[in-house]
Amino acid sequence: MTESLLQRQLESPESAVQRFREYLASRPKPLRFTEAQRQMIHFIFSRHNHFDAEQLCAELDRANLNISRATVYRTLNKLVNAGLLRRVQLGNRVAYEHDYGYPQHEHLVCDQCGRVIEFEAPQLEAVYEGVCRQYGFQPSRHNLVVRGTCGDCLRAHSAKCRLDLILAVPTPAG
Amino acid sequence: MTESLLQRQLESPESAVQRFREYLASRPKPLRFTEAQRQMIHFIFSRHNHFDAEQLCAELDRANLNISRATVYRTLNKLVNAGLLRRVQLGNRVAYEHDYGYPQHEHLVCDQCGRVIEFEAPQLEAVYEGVCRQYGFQPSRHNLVVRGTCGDCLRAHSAKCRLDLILAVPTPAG
DNA sequence: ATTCTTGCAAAGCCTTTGCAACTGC
DNA sequence: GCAGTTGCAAAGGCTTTGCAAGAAT
Repeated sequence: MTESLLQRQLESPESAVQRFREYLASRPKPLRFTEAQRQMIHFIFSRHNHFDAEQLCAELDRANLNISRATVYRTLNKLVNAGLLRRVQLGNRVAYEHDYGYPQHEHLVCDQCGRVIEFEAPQLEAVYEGVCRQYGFQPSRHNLVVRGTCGDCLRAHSAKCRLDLILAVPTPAG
Repeated sequence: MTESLLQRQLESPESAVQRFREYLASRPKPLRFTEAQRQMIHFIFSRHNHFDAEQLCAELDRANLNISRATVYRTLNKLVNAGLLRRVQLGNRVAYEHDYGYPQHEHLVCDQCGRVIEFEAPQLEAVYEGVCRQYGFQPSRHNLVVRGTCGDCLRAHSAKCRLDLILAVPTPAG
């Protein structure tokens, strides 16, 4: 479902755990590290790239990790605050993706099949830098989503069109 | 709440109504044009720029236009399908904005006060054109949202910081 | 007359929250 | 043992939907 042009710095589940514990400890009121959190981080950082809360719950269930929906949501929020996950809006759906050790990137989203393609666009900041200066606006992050139809779906569609033509306009011999 | 750099082609409520009727009539099963729809279009195209469904309901109420929430949602969907409104994701909130007769544009969104600044970025397509070609992806539309802090909030914040300093470190004379 | 639209209330979906029991530190 | 975490179930937003009554063509 997800493809990437990016040179991925592989993030081990253990280093993600490590970083999460540092985040928890660094809070004004230190937070606690629990078994449920450890399991979620291991699961997320050894498998997924893009996923939503619903998917994650289902897959955790399938893996026989009994973590309640509430805890999944609470932990996802903490992981976002810790900078381990990034919350992105892909079309209508909210997805989470690895953030820690992963470069800023943008998304192509196929409206037909939901496929997500990531790409880097270093020139993008230049596109909005001018307006920001003009308005004294201090940008903190951006999100570019390009929607459309992926190559596979285009091919499938044109194949279907050819077929429709054949069925609709039988040859004189037919 | 909304500012714009754009040269707005003023769209009269009447021409929006006109175009909506054409859309309704052009459907395989023609749809009907109603008083509630006319009132909503007049309201939207004589006032708002960005708004969400909730705001619109409240303002319609205030204007003594008694249109139910369900009808507001149903009509908004039709207006989007008709190409009169565009649905945009601004941060966490879904907003609607005029589409018909309004150029493609991007958004700066202030995380503090919600202010929205629109700008045009003709160079933006070039940013993703290459990846699309590479993947055989056919782009249909894009959405760039830059979040951060607007000039006013920056000033308010630095003023507050100065104040905090004064309060926290009283002068020897204080 | 037919069929779409409306309003209402109910349900859906996703996410958060109150509370009592539990557990990390 | 204190304070944060969990699970549950309930409640919260926001949006859609089933249905009977009303309106547009």
